[in-house]
Amino acid sequence: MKSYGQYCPVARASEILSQRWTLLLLRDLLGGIRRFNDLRRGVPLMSPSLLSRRLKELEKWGMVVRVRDPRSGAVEYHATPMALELRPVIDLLGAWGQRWVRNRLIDDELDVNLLMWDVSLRVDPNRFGPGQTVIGFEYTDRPRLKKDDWWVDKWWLVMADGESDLCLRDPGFEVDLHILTDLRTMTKVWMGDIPVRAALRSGGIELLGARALADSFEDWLPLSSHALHERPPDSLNLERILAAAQAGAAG
Amino acid sequence: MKSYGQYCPVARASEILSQRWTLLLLRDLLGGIRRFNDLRRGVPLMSPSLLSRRLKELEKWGMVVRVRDPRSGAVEYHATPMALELRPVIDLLGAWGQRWVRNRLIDDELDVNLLMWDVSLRVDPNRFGPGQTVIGFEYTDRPRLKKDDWWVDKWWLVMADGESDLCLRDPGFEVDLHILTDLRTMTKVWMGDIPVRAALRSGGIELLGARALADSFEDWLPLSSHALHERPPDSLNLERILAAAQAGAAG
DNA sequence: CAGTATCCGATGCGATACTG
DNA sequence: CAGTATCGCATCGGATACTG
Repeated sequence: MKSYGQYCPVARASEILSQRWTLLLLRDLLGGIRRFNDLRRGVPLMSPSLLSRRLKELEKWGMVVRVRDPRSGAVEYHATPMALELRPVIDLLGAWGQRWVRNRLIDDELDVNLLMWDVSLRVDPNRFGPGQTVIGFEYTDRPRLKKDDWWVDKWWLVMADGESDLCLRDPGFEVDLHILTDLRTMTKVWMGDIPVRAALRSGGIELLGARALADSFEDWLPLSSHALHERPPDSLNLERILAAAQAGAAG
Repeated sequence: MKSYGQYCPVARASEILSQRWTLLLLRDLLGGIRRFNDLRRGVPLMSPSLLSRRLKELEKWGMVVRVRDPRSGAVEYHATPMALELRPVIDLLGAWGQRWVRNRLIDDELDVNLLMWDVSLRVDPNRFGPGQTVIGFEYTDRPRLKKDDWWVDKWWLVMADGESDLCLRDPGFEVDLHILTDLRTMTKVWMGDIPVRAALRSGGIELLGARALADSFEDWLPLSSHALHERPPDSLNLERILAAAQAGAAG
């Protein structure tokens, strides 16, 4: 990618950050994701070779250090201070996107794997008391088929010892709470476009199982970190502004 | 450009903003630049056809409205609220770039036209009292040649009636203050990498002409809006961190 | 001044397969 | 699990010339 040829720091920053996928990788790295294959889960449409290249570039820029965990010997990518200081930028960018590009929830952007991965990362496993808690997710809009070795419509969230694990196959444990929903509804709830209560009332989300878990559902179900951002007030609606301007010019 | 396929607002924002040149255009649009050819000056390496395309895309996204000035009939591009709300993002991005990507001032990024354009945009023409004030810039590191119809090493900044004009040809007015400098020094001063006083003392900038203007030079010379951002403290220097970690591991 | 039309080249990137 | 190697296409974008 050719340089912008400008001393302006906005240009310099853009040269690094405007590379395809780079901001999404930083989003995940700042979220504490460190393993190659975990990073892959966050950008499923990115090829592994390109991911590898991007990580090398980030390392070259000094935003990532590749370290080997002395215990497990596993490779890990850690965000450096240079990357960590992008947090406000990325947060604001997300807030802006949520505010102004939220209007439509495009079908191409619905991704049940991504959603469940996000949920598993944000759920707080310590809210469930001691012992093990298993939540089963079932997407009623997906076929009840097994593909390879797992169901395409079922996920299990296993919480124990302060950790949460997302399982694609039946872990064999008893399920404490079943959640029945469809991908669009669950994604909208996750993004704050539908209140949890409304989804429960309308039947977009159904809960079966332990009463205590179901009753506290609204409390322990995590939402996207962007769920609470507000839409722009209607007074800033562009069509409105233009219409008003035209009416003013005419009158 | 293919979609990231993610409902995440960071991804959605990136799809729009990570297009090549787009952030730089928004930088200028938020800076109040509205005319096509003025926008061109801010991105001299961008082809006009691509600029045209990007402006259409911004319009499609609702970040720009193309309007015709009722008086002059000239075409203007105005930032919408959607674009204006990117200001904190772009400011933070610039601050981050200034902080972390400042180390080198690459020769390819030195651009005297860009620099003089920036200066002319940021200088406050009201600081010079009534009547007209003319500042002449002369870059001693450039050849004293005429190219086409203008000198390649000379610029004139004409301030009058609360406006400032950048001239490439000798406007014919008497010059109140001559500034002799070289591009690298002037750019470094502009970016806050050299204090004005230091440049004056070392002779990197020489002033000839009206005593009052020369004495107040430090006051009226504008600097880049990023000039005051701080470098990261040495404690965050990556090489230092790694060296310390290694020393710790060894010991 | 404010763009548009056309062309073509570089290369970014995706797909797939493969490896220690 | 953590990547690498290879291939080839699509397309982005730069250059140039032209227009009302």
